[in-house]
Amino acid sequence: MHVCPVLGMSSEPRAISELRTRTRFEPAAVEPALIRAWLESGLFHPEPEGEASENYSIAIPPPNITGALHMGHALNGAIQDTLIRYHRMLGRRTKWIFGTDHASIATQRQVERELESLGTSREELGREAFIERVWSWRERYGATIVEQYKRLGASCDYRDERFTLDPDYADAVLGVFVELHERGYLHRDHYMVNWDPGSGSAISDLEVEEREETDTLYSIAYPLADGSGELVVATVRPETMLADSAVAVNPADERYAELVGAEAVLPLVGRRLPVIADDYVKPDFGSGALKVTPGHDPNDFEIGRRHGLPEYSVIGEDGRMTAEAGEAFAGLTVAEARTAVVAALEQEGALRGREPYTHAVPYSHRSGARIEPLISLQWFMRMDELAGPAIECVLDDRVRFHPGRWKQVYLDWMGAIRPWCVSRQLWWGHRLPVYYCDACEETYVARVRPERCGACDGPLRQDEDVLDTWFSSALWPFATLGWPEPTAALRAFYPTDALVTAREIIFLWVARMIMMGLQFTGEVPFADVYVHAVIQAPDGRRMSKSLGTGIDPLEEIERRGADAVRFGMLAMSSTQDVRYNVEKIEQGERLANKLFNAARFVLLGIGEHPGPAAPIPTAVEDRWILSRLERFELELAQRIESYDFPRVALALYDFVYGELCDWYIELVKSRIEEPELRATLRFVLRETLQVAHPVMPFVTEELWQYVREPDEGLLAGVARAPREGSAIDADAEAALERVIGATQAVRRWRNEVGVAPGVTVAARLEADGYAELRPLLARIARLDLREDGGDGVTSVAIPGGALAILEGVDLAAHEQRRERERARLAAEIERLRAKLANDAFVANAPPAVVAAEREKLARLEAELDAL
RNA sequence: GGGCGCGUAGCUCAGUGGGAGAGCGCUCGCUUCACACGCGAGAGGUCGCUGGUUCGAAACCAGCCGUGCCCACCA
Repeated sequence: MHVCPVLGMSSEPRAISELRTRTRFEPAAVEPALIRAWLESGLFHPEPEGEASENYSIAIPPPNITGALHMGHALNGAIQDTLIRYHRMLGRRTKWIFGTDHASIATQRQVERELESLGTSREELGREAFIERVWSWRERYGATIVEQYKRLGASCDYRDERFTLDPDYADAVLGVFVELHERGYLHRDHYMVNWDPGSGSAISDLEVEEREETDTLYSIAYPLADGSGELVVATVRPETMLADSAVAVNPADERYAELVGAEAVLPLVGRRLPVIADDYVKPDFGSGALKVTPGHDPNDFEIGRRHGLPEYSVIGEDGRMTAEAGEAFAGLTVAEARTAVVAALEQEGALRGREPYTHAVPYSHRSGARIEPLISLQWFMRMDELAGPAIECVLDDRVRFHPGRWKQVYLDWMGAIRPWCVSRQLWWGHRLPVYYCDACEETYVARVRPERCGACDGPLRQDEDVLDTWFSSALWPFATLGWPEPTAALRAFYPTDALVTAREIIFLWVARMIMMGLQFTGEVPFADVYVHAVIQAPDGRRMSKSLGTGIDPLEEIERRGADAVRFGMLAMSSTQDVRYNVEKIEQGERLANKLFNAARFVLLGIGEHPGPAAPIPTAVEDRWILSRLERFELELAQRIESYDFPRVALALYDFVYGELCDWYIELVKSRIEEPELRATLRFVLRETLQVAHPVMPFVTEELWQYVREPDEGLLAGVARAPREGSAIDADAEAALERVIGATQAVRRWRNEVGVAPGVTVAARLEADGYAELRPLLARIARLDLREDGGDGVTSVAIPGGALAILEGVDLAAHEQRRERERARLAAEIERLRAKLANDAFVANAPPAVVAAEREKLARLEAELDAL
């Protein structure tokens, strides 16, 4: 028989008596069972019904199968789950689309490393066996990250898990490739790419990072062919001179005007190089003459194409010099070749100088290897036409960025978008659906492999390359829902509502999803893009395993609870980068415990057979807490909907600590026998748990099992009823503001003059506005309030007047204290009087501001008088 | 070179036109019958610098200093 780990066998709420001995919330002991209960409930798996406009959905940024949960995931997940649970509890059909990414290059490298440690390699295994091995690697490790998301409490639809290499998903990817090819966006070309020798593949511009480095800048003399002199060029990469095909000067440079059209001779090689004129050349850099190497420099490549220069390739994809580099250099590594070329130039007397030179050097973000720009045969995607609609939809706010400043960043990049190299020389991934006939050089792009060549009936060979990972993730929001089939899921959950991410993948992923979404579904893939903080290490460096600055969120979850980590993440999150500080997690841990104990007080006070849970206010503090509760609910909703998560966390903390526990519970402790109060307390507790649940699902779910009705299930599945009427009560709020202010004044006085907190003090109220509040104030401030009592020993300023203290001990201390208080009030009054005496202020400031200042002055004057 | 941020209490950060805030840390007090992961009280700040706008600036503008990130084709 199956028993729900949380709800148990019966539908009765759990016995309140259990709580007697549980004086602390112990997350590690209860969270696993709560996770099981949620997963088994099916609450996270909505049936695909209705339209996307009435439902709520978010597609998770799919974690890599290689990954383990890091702080970035924890933050990203905490935010999304807050949104998801909030909307689910609003009663909307809510789906958090979940899955993992095959992460072509990252995964392949991981498995390659494993093979290396076993003394073998992917080449030795062969393509088929290697891919099989990656699949089995995925079987073994791919679930880790999924379990970790569950541990965080992320309420994803795990029953509908996707993988970017699932058969259906792969079909969608190949279909898109074929379609884009038919529409003329894809073509194959010899073109300059960023070659990553570390992974043996081309990578995209976005995967290149620049690092400042100091190299040597060599000056080399190229003699003119007619023997009339020489041109001196400068380079940090002398080895590439072997592939030079021209020398360029600026057309406006008078020094060289005569030489344009002449020829120079390439040292070591002897090749004749035309001297050409191109605007790219900066006359004031070095000698003003530039060696042009179209095969190994992106700028020179452009110049070369402009002038129709030959393209020599002297560096191969293996990072070694090719045969084209000449016998003396072929087979050397780039570094060896550099030394050899410099030596040879020196010997020839062509070296004119060397100096240290600091410049930006491209490195692979993937492998860390230095990028080798070279010409390679790749598939490229033309982006300019796709960008148009993707720019439109952001301009007209169909897609909104939060915070808004990212809009311009996105638009700037989109406006200058460049072709995207989509082929990768890897094995793990979506293999290009491109087939070549070697016999007649025909090319076929087709979803299903053609049998034979249609032209010559020859055999076909499939392209060896796979697609850039981001090509398949660009389809994520709709390919996960069954696209291109018109599924019910697609109708119900696409377009999605929000995309939550850090800024680093705005271009890599967000922009491409928007382009592909518009191109293939005709709709934007999401309405809101929330760009959250990047969490740095406590010392401000990047959090990374390799730097040793990483902090494992799972350890923190085990130690302090998932609620604590989630709360901490939200509290830390920001629209700018923030340093990780464990104090925020600890704050969350304390908040969970506080909530737990507040609930204990309420429930143990009420006892085993509770009455109704309904607001039945009989005292001003009841009306006050109901009013504050409603404001808190409204604020939390507003903060969540405007993606202001730090203040979601703060508002929750302030309400629970500041209003519910410090004041309301303390105020009503002596009334716990009243049935009306019990009803109100149960109501307030249930509401608080519901509102807090999206942020701290575990402790709230645990407590819910003690306050729910028999016919209610999990808190995660509660659909909150819309409020009827409003409990906001300005009078009650003003009244409690006085009581709280007076209580704090009395406590301050006690502290200053040494009257113990437990001692009841005889006093007389000399202030207005306390008529109904006398018993309440007496209780909470421990006063024995009397009508008379003669002259007071001293007095304490309280809102609206003063409190005469009728018995005391140390007269001198009292008088000193009272003097200080008078001085404080007098100074404040002086400041206000001066302000109000300023005609410019009275004339120019808004009337409401002036009135408020006058009112305040009157109040302070009354307080000073009463003293 | 261009762009976007940030500089507020010892630390981490809110505040963005009318009384300088939170959490942690610190000091003092409290075996108050939910919680010592607790309760109460308190100390602590030329709001980076300079100038401007305004009756009024931490907030708006300009410049400067410091710091972080993104983009970019100077060998």
